[in-house]
Amino acid sequence: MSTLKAVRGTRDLLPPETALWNRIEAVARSVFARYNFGEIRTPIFEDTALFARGVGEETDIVSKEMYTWEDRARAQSEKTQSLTLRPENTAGVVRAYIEHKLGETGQLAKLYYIGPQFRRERPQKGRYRQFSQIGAEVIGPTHAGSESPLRDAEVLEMLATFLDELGITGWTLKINSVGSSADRPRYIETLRTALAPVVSQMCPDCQRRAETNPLRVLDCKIPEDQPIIDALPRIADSLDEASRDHFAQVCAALDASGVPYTHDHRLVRGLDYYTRTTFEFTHGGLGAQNALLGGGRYDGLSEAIGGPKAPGIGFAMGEDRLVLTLQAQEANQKAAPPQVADTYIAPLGPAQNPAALALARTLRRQGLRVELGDGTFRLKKSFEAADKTARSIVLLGEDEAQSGILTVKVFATGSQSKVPQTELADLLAGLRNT
RNA sequence: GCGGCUAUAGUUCAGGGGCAGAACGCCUGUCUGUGGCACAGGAUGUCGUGGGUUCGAUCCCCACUAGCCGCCCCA
Repeated sequence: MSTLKAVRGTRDLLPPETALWNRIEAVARSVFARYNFGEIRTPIFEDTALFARGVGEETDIVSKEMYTWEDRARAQSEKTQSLTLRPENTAGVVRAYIEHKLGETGQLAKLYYIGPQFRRERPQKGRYRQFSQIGAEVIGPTHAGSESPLRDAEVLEMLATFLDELGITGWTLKINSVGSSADRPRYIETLRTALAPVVSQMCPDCQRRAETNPLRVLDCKIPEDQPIIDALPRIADSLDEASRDHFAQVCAALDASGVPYTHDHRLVRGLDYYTRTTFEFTHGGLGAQNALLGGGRYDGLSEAIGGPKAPGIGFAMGEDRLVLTLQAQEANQKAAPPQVADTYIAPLGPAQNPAALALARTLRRQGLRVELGDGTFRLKKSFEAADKTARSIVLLGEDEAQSGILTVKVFATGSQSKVPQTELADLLAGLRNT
């Protein structure tokens, strides 16, 4: 029988790496809370129609990357339902916003999420079929200020703060405006017209994109095509006055808050629901998957899935990519300190095992990280195990059990002493700072 | 979905048509209530899976699977 393995594109996260994941999530929760966001947890699967309508039928995500299945009917009378593992979380959040009538509060809904998403893509470093995203959305009725450019700038400023607090250095923020739902089709037509006479000189991919999705031509990385692309009309010139003004105000607010960014005229995003502001934080050293996070405004998404007008802006970060970036940085600097227990309790003989567990319980209840040995171990083995996992070792033999005076050896100094049980916790806690 | 590279010990990797290798790690002992350091010894394994060529395949060939890199797309 063949050995079972994690399926393609999925993987196990083990200690100590999981500590890094927890740190990232803790920083995210801390930062988002200060911007007055609350956590939302939506189901991991949804009605397939949500993603078809929300993300866009023609996007790669929906057309070929979703894990979709027909749910079983429970009764003859019940119809089967097409369900899909969520490929992203914005559509689910907006669905929940509509379902729970959050717009009726008259306030902005400011929600963040942390959780797994699923796309059936070819796995690569920093790209998995189950991957975790951290994201946030600001949604609300227009009268709550959801369309304000200040919201866009605040989200971007929050992200800059998050990356800084997490300790990621060298990130780049690129922003652009893809215009309103009216601007975008107009620009696409302008682009098609401009491409027509020159497309034959471009790479095969671009020739295909010019037909299927002209905006994608702007993403082309082939050096020979760059002069042609640079000469194409810019989307900024197709924006109506409201969109142009909106974008200018986003930029002005970013300038005032000192968040560095570049205006990238070529930044278009793949999901259909984006309008006006789009952005991307990138980082070198991630290879081809250089986007740390991306997002933008989606003023029409709620209506696209049957809800009220509820403009919003949000982003999604690839948690795997944050981990990779931090790991690369820590490799350059100093390795993260390994997890180490405060002490290792070594019962000297099986007769001391019960007392050892009781002592461990006492210390653990005082907040200490304690590893527990076994009385069948030879003392030498206990020391070897202790030295690998803990800062110190506590010997618990017959003498110690009777007297209540424990023998403690601290590995950093090699010093050994007798300590009353009542003073043990303080002594061990003190070792953390040495 | 397409193209390229890779798969050998717990880990990182070398090797090569005829007994399976190194380093680190692991285990044992020198040392029976004392770790690290040193010395001595030991175990590592279906050489990714399945087929083919061959007297003989871990090595050559094919397929599959998985990983990595790039494309597509995206976080």
